[in-house]
Amino acid sequence: MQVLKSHTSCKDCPYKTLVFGALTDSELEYVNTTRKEILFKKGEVITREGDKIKEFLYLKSGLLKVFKTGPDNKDQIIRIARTSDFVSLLSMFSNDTYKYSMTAIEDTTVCIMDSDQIKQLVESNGKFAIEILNRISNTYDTIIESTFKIRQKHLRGRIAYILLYFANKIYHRNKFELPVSRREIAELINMTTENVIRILSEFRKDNIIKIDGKTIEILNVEFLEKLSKSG
Amino acid sequence: MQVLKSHTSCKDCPYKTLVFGALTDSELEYVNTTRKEILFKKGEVITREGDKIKEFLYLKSGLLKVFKTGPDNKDQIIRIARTSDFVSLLSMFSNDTYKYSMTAIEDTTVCIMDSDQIKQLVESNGKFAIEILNRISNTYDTIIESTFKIRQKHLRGRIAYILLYFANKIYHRNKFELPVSRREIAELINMTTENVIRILSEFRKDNIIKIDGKTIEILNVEFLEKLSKSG
DNA sequence: TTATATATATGATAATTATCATATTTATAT
DNA sequence: ATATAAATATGATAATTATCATATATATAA
Repeated sequence: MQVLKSHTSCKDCPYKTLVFGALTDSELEYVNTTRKEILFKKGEVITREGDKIKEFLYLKSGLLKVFKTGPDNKDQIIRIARTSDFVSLLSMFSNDTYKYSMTAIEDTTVCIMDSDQIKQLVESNGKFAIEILNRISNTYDTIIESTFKIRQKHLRGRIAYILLYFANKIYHRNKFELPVSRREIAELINMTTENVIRILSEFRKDNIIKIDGKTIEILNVEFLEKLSKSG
Repeated sequence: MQVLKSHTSCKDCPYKTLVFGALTDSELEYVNTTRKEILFKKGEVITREGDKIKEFLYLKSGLLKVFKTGPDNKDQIIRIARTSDFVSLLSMFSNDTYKYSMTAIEDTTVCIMDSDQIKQLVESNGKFAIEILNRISNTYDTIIESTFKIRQKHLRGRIAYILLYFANKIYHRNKFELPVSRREIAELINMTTENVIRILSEFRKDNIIKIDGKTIEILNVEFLEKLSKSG
């Protein structure tokens, strides 16, 4: 974890999205005064379930996992967040403390703002409130959609789904380095680590994918798509 | 479906919750002008996935299921909504159309307001925006929590969980009439109808519950609690 | 570097769950 | 009221998935 020198104000930030577009320049300057930009190295903890929420987090670049730890100490990954995600949105309006933990799964730069300040802006700027509502609703709907899709698939279909997810939604190419371990894949799509490994091997033997350690290349997209759809 | 004569204004509504508490009397009167109160009989459709969202729905009394229909025409129930739930909250800030269908599973009275009017109030009344954000966030978190709890349980644990859910969260007693069919239970906790029936029968044979058609009485709460926890 | 832990890999087996078949009861439509 | 469909019920079997064992490779710490 490393505090970065930030050269641009929020006002001129190239990553400024629709959400912050609802704020006026002076409101952006206001946010910018307490804003920090922090680099988390792969594997570093960003927030822990149960911690007090003091900050509003915007994922500028990188990748992180949002997860819950069960009573048996087993993790379940709720979602993978990426560039331009408001990763603290899932707790801050209904809880004092984080409901989910977050860990960087790639080197990740996070803009950290003051959560009370953001709440204040929601209260005073209606357009901003609408944008935040839009974002929060979208984020949750995406989680629900994928969770309910995944849960009705067989294991092979789940692996196909998650491979296509990384290829299409995260890396936008068919060859990529898996940012997570086989165990984490298991935690994401609710199966055992052994079966994740087994089915990946199976896909490799059938020339559907190529595996070299963490590097995956999808050779037969159509097959995976069919498998992912059929369950 | 039947439009009810409503005798009270929102301003004096005994069901008025914290959320509407953030509105001024005149804002409440404003909402009240276009407000309708409608009774849906058990089984009647309230909204359909894909319909244009024109209304803001508040569940005054009764019970309904929120569900998605898959490409294979199989439903998955997302959640059961009850008194004082804002049931249209899950789509209206991120979509033009409903992402989920809703059907009354008991006779249900719904307050129907104009969704644009509510959005307008969110924009103009910051406290109201914060309350809505709180509600939406809470609702989604509850869905996620139960979904992720259920998915790591065995079938017996899921049945135990759902029986305790109806007893503790919906009816607040150990004897109740199931508002849903065995098939709908299956759609809610992701298993087959046959196995729902089978495990209920098993519980009955083991004197853990008493079954008389749709009426369930829990005889051994501790057993179900243990089963629900252990998975 | 060496020890130790963690991740990946695969097989054998047990446990869990779905599917199919069929019967009975209950609800719904004409 | 009768036909028809849907819900409940149970058994047999097949399919799926988890668990346990064990091996190797890779990463991490002392």
